[in-house]
Amino acid sequence: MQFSKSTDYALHALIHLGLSERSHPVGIKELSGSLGVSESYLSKIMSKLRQDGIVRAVPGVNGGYELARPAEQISFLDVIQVIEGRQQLFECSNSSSQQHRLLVEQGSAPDKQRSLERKECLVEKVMLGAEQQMHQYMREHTIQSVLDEAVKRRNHEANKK
Amino acid sequence: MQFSKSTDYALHALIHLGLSERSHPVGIKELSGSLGVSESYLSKIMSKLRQDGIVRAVPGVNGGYELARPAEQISFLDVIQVIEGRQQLFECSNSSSQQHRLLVEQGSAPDKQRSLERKECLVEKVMLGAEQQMHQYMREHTIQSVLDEAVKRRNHEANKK
DNA sequence: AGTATTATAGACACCATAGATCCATAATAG
DNA sequence: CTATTATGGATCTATGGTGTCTATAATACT
Repeated sequence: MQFSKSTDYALHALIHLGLSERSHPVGIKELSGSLGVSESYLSKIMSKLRQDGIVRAVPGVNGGYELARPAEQISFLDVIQVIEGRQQLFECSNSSSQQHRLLVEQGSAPDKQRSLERKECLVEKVMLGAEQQMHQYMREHTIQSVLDEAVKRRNHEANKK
Repeated sequence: MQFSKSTDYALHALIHLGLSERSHPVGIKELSGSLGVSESYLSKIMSKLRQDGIVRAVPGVNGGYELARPAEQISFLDVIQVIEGRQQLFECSNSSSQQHRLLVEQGSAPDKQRSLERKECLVEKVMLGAEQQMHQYMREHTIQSVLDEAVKRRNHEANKK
């Protein structure tokens, strides 16, 4: 199991947009050249990001892409969920097995929390918890936080000279 | 991106072994029947678990599988790494791009921590952090913890009657 | 010893998806 | 009106997950 290359490209493209101080948008040619990936393929990825409101796209001469909102409001989780989809990482293949009765929470608590305590395999419950841990971390890290870190490193390099 | 069904099968199979109070091992027929998966396919998975020392296998009449160590010493992470492999979830396609210089840690600190502060993309660093969060959670949850939870639920159900 | 049972390992097939390319279309600046 | 740039669809290929089948090895029981 691995994250797709598209996620890699998307994140790096967004960082490139964040680094561009210019007022006009960045064309696909510059982006693809910087990342070392074909224009046509990166276009697909950028389209996804646009459809989800992460970037804006302007066609025509001097067109291109720009961040649709401040970089500190674009989390890693946002990007990954756009590219990889929002389905959960682990889904129990709900067989009607014998242990099923032990592992699955029957529809108890009909009054409160019906939606939360849904029928759920105990294995799936653990895996969901693990995924939530990862998501939380990804929520706390934004494009801006990477830009900041990059600046820190640049200064650190400069100081040593 | 999703965890494979094999991981699902492996985890459920191990729980089945943990639930079996008998002294003799559990055959592949019983296991596959319980999980609703073919014997041949599950055999592959069990072989992997055996090669990694998670289960023991005894061939011959009345043979089968049993846990190779106590259930509290088999973490979710153990199982997942056997089935899914140990490569990291995210690897930066290290292009020699322009932003590369900003995002990648050059081989600084030659004396201390050479192996830790290796050349590493900032994007990859964040993703690695996220993965570590997930791993930590998976390390803290074992086959035994699921068995305990299952017992708790069984008692809870019994009390209501 | 011989037979039935069970795990092991390899070869093979199938199919969904990631990765990638190409082309026709639409929209915009000059 | 033209050059430029993004958009969306069609298509191709390779890879890996899923699954089956068969031959082999090891063990228990009679």
